[in-house]
Formats: sequence, structure tokens, C-alpha cells
Amino acid sequence: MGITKVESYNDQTLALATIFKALGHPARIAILEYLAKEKKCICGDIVTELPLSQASVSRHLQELKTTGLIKGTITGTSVCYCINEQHLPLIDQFINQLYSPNINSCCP
Amino acid sequence: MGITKVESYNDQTLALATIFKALGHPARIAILEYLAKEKKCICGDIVTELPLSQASVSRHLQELKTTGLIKGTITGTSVCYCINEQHLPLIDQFINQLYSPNINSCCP
DNA sequence: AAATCATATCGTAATATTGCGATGTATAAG
DNA sequence: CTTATACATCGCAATATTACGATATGATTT
Repeated sequence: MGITKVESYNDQTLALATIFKALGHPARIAILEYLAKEKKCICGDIVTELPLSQASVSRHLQELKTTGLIKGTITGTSVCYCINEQHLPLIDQFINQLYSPNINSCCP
Repeated sequence: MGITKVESYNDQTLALATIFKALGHPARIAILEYLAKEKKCICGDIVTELPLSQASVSRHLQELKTTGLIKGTITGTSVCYCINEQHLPLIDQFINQLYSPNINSCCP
């Protein structure tokens, strides 16, 4: 990749980009949709649900966890994952900010 | 990259992933924040605002436009861009779906 | 027609992401 | 202790993304 001048963007912009990047893969969207429906899951559940190997699912779960979109708790021999709502308001706020009265807009 | 089995995910999951992927870069977040504030812009405005070359800004604008997050209208020698609200409800709906009563959750 | 301005696109190089198999680790069961 | 189960991580290969300079396009201006 070229040079991304990370220091040139403010913290909130960077945080949003990080979160959205984590959401930018269909497997991770599918994992979150599954979690929204089932409330919780273990890695094996997702392996059954998605056309991915256990290794790949583990990586996606890891990325979602690192980004703070899910939480994981060790329970015996498995890890139970569930949604972490912490950053959702930030997303909401950003999206709502994009709705605006386009009175000055040049695009019909 | 490995093989992304695109055909294995449903259309809405793929659409969401595409939109979030487009949002997964700080420059594009910054462009949208600028647009939310100023209502409209031309490529040159963003070049002034961000630490990127004109070529790079043009590519980011192109990607946002392809994804349907902004619209562009040719006005004389410049292109006027503004926010396209079309897909925002889909994002809202997805995010709101993630808020749920975690009564069955295993993660404290 | 030539020069200028605003964007878009091409080509290239650097880096990041994705996926899988193989392997490691840790707990539970026999 | 041995085996099975559940995940995590490593290493590799394929591909995608990002950025820039250079160049092309297309509309105004001189």
C-alpha cells in the first residue's frame, strides 16, 4: 500500500474507519447477523454456518474482538462470543450526521 | 488473498459488507464528514483539506460514488459531489439489529 | 488554436487482507 | 497418561488496496 498518513486524521475519524473496516467483509457481517439472532455462539457454530474453515472463522472472530465489536468469554473448553454494543452509538452518530437537509446540494 | 465465496452470502450481507468496506478508510470518512458539514464539494476542496494528492482523492471519491454513498454532478469544468442518503437506512437497520437484550448472553 | 483548470485514469510499487493447512495450547473425558 | 474437542496462531500463496507521478480528457478562457 502507499503511505497512509494516519496522524493527519483525528481520533474519531480513525476509530470509525477501523470499525467500518472490520465490518467490511461479508463473513464478519454474517457472524454479527448470526450473533444478533442467536445472542451467543462459539467458533464451531460459525464454522457450521459459513463456508469457511475453522482457522478462517477464528481469524474473523479475532478481528471483530480486537475492534471491540464482539466480546469473548472462555467457558471450559470453548469460547463464548457475543455482541459488544460499546461502539455502536459512535456508528449511529456518524450515520445520522450524514442525513442532512441538502438545500445547498448540487445533486438532484 | 484466499477464496472469498461471495455466492455463499445473501445479497443484503454482501451489500452491507461493500458499503462498510467503502467506509473503512479514514480518508473516506473524512470526505463524508466534510460533505456533511459543507453539504457539497468539488475534488479540489478535499485535496486542500486532506494530506493526499489529487489523484488519490479522485480515487476515493470514485469509490464512494461507486458504492452509492455520494453522488456527483458535472457542473462546467468541475464535478460537484454530495451525500447520497440512499443506503443509509440499510446501515441503520443493521446496527440497530445488533442492539439486543442480552439476556442469554454469556459475556458479562 | 493554445493555454489553463478540474478531474479521471494508467502504471507501478509498497503494503494489507484473506484463506487454508499445519501445528500449538488448553481443557475435558476415558 | 492418552485421546478428543475447541480454538488460536504460524507460514505461505493469492489477491486487493492504497498512494503517487505521469498522463489523458474535457471544458472554459485568452
